[in-house]
Amino acid sequence: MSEQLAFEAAFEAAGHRLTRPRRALAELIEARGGAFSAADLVSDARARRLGIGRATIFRALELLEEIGALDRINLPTGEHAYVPCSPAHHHHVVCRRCGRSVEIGDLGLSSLARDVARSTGYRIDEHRFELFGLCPDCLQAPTPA
Amino acid sequence: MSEQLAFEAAFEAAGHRLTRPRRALAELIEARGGAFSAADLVSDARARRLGIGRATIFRALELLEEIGALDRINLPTGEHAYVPCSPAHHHHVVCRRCGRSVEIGDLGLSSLARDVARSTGYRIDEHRFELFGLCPDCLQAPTPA
DNA sequence: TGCTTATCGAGATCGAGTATCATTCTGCTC
DNA sequence: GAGCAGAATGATACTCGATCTCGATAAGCA
Repeated sequence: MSEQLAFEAAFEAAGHRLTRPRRALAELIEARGGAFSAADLVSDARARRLGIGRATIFRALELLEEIGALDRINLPTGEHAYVPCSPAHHHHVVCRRCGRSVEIGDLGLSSLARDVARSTGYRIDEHRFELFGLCPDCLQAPTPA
Repeated sequence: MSEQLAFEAAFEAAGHRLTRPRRALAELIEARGGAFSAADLVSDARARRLGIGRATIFRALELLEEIGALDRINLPTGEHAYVPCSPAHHHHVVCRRCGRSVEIGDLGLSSLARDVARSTGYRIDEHRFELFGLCPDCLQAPTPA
């Protein structure tokens, strides 16, 4: 529940109103517990007959990303997904089956980026490091569906 | 020109026909010399009145990616782009202004991924490391347009 | 040259994401 | 508790990247 409160608090802390749709979305995201796409949320909301419009969902996601409560990542397939996360700089390991993700800190990538900058002459403004695979649970699961 | 030949050879080596549209696209990609989007190629082709259909372009890009002659990356903006590259595992530094890119080898990321696998329990199948910034030329250019 | 079939191109279609705008609801004040 | 200003909502239309379909075309080979 603390997670859900975190999302709700994030809205308020950023000076945004805590509305019914936003509460509902916070709950849906919490229920997911991992990476999810905007389309996932849309269908979740529809399945539960929450009466939340597409636009609202996209706006909420945009807001949460802006706030830093969500990270927008790119799956290997090229699709976009959102991952709950802390505001600090970090990276994600995402399970390609269930979507569950783990944050993994900087791991010295910033200094690696500096090395690359030195050797290539580029000024590096941003880097992203994403890992994909199977989480421990999915590894133990019987059939890779 | 060797680059262009590389693209054309890539088609043939993979057992695909070397058609006029594909030659033309190989040339366009070569002319770009850096990261580009599918939309870029479409407009290039239209500008030169090559009479190449959208579908053909997307098919060729898909093919080149499959062959390993192109890499599909995700720009920070969420857009997709393609980068000419060698088949070996590597990563890219992309200039966010002109799109020019440089390959940067593995840099020990594979072992880093193994460390992450050990500490998280995930089985890591794939990782991507992408760097964005400004290339030396764009850094020296007068106005950041 | 003639045949087989991969490839092409135009258009329809799909789907994610955005823009618009009248209406509704939240947070705040009194 | 009532009222208010404005943020937020949701239905709809729209944009645009990408895919699918299918008859026509042309590459590669004998």
